[in-house]
This record gives sequence, structure tokens and C-alpha cells, in this order.
Amino acid sequence: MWRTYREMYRSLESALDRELTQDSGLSGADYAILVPLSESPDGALRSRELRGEMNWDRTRLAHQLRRMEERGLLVRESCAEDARGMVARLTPAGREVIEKAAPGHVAAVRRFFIDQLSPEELDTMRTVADKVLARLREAETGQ
Amino acid sequence: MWRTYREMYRSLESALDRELTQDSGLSGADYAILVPLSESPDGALRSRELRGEMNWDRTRLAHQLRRMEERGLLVRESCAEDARGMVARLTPAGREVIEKAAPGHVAAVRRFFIDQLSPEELDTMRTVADKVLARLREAETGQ
DNA sequence: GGAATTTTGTTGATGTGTCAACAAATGCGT
DNA sequence: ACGCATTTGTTGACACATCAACAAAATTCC
Repeated sequence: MWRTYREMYRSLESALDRELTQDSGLSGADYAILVPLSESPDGALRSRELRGEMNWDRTRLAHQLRRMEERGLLVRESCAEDARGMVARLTPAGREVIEKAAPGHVAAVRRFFIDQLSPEELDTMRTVADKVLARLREAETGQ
Repeated sequence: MWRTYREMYRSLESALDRELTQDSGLSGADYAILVPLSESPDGALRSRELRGEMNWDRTRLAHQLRRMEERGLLVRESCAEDARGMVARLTPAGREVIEKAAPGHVAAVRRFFIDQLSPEELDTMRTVADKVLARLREAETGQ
């Protein structure tokens, strides 16, 4: 059962990523960054805040932002209030890309996943996700 | 809901991988290869058969086997019946490592995941996994 | 028997994720 | 005000995953 479940998740993720990349040229990681940026009022967030929303580690985020800056999706600026901080700001190109990509991606999530599940199944998935997350957090702090 | 679910899966996987690596020095990918090898009668399988069991693509498998041979977990031999084929064979060291690692890993999967779920929830998860997998296969062949 | 096609596996390039080591600014305790 | 721990982010090294291009053996089809 565990093996099947795992295969399902990996296949699902790779199908979604493939479709996203074909439609928009974005990777899943790009998308994950662009969504909170585009939702923020001025299209800019500190690395710190991005990490807060996504639970990524510093290193991963730093590498990802550098690569995305190279491709012109965003720019990195130093932060006014805190000289350590960096602010990632959407470029117009970045905003255009994410706004074009988002509807299709959301639809794909529905098509492959959400729409396959009954309301009760959806509910169970949510419960399970919460329980397992709680267990993981408990284990982390417990150690 | 989709975001929570996704975060749960990724946290779970990374917790399991971290524990596995600490206990045995194996990565999740190593483990995935070693299990079918150790279960096969003579501790050896063709790349082709490994791929059949795991749904990995050729390239991923080739790279992974090369790295694992370098570390002495297995050896690659050319295949007698089919000169194109390669056979991956567990070394004694490889067998020892997987046999030491397996019980702890299985226990970790129980501890973090299986044991958190009621029998009905387990059942729902299985149903959902099957449905989504079926949907993904349908989409692939349909295109 | 021989050419085209399919199957099987490799290699190199690039993107992604994690770890260890580092650097710089902040904040805290005294 | 000073010293030291904490917070924040970067870099380099390496494992992992995917893509495109390739090579070689087997199979199919004539």
C-alpha cells in the first residue's frame, strides 16, 4: 500500500510538472516561488518571508532565486530595513509568465487529482495530511 | 487543501530519507534499488527488470547504478542472453547494508504514516491512489 | 539475407535539493 | 559600549532527476 501510494504521488507530481513546463516553461520550483510573489501587494517579498510561507531551507531558496534572476523572472535587491536581508521582486516578464501559467496549472491539479475524489475522500485526505504533519512536527521537536 | 497535502508528502519523504541516511548511509534512491535486488533469488536483476518494477526511466537508472557501483554496493555485469542488457548484482557489502537498513526503515514508515491512520483512512488512501493512478495512465495513453 | 525499426543502455549538459563552511548584520546580556 | 550568540543569506561540492543525443544489439519485415 505504501509503495502504491508513493508511486501515485510521484507520478502525479511529474505529470503536473511536465504539463506546467510545456505550457509555460516554468518548473514546479519556479511556480512555487512565483505564486506568493504575485500574491503579495507589491510583487516583492523578503527571502525570509518566502521561507516562512514555503518551509524551504535557506540554501535551496538562495540557489533558486539566483537561477530565476538569471532568467529574468525576478530581481534581487538588498533590503532597506535590514542590511542582511534580500528582497525578491517580480519583473514584468515574471508577472506575465505566472499569470499566464496559473489557470492552466490549477485546472491540471483539478483534472488529475481533486476531481477524482469524492467529497468524503477529500475530507479524509485533509485529515490525514494534518495528522501526519502533526506527527512529523512532534518528532522534530521531540528529538 | 492541495498545498497542505503536498507539504505533508514532501515533509514525510524528507523525514524518512533523513532517518534512512543517518542510520545506514543510504539515500532513498539507493534503498529503492537495493530492495528488489535483495528480494530476487540470486541478488541480481537486469536493468530492464528493475525498470519494470519501479517505473524509472533508463537514464535515471543508469546514473544511479553507476554511482552505486562506485560505492561498492553492487556490480554491473553484461548479460549472457542479451548482449545489450546489463545485470546489476548485489555485492556482499550491498546485501549487508540493505538487510541492516530495512527493518528500521519499515518501522519509520509505520511510525510516521501508517500508524497515524485508522483502517478506514488507510482504505481510502488506497482507493484514492488507485483512482489517481488510473487517471494518469488514461491521460498518458489518451494523448 | 539484409535494411529498417525497436529495444536497451550510456553519456553529457543542465536544473534541482542538501550539506558543510562561511560572511555579515543584528540583537542581547552584561 | 562591548562581546557573543543568533539570524540571514551566500557559496561550493556533491547527489539526484530529466532531456537530448548517441551507440549497439535484437527483432521485424521484405
